[in-house]
Amino acid sequence: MSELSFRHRVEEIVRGIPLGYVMTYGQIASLAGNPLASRVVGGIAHFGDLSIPWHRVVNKQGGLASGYPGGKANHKKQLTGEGLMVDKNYKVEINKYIWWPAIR
DNA sequence: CGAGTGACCGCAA
DNA sequence: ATTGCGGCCACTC
Repeated sequence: MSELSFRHRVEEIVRGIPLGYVMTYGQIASLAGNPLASRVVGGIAHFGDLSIPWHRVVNKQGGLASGYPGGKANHKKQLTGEGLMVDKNYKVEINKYIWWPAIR
């Protein structure tokens, strides 16, 4: 069975997030096979390729990441540019914009 | 090559 | 409501 690296699976999942939606680190980690590796997802995001829409990845609270290039301000700008509403506290209505990919 | 760190999450007090 | 601690994997120095 060809099992790709955790990092590769995470990248594929993030690439699959449609425009205007967001996913949580824990959710991605869970789909990748390790519900406790939510931290790893953040690490991958930090050193991951910029061709991946990491800005659509937020924490469970819907809060934006602090290590995003340009800071939260830039991160917020990216999300608002896709039609999402970001609070002044740099939070999105996670329960409203959360995206759940097809399970099989 | 070894050790430390990290864009998190959940639980306990 | 806040604070503290453990746990996973990958990457950097």
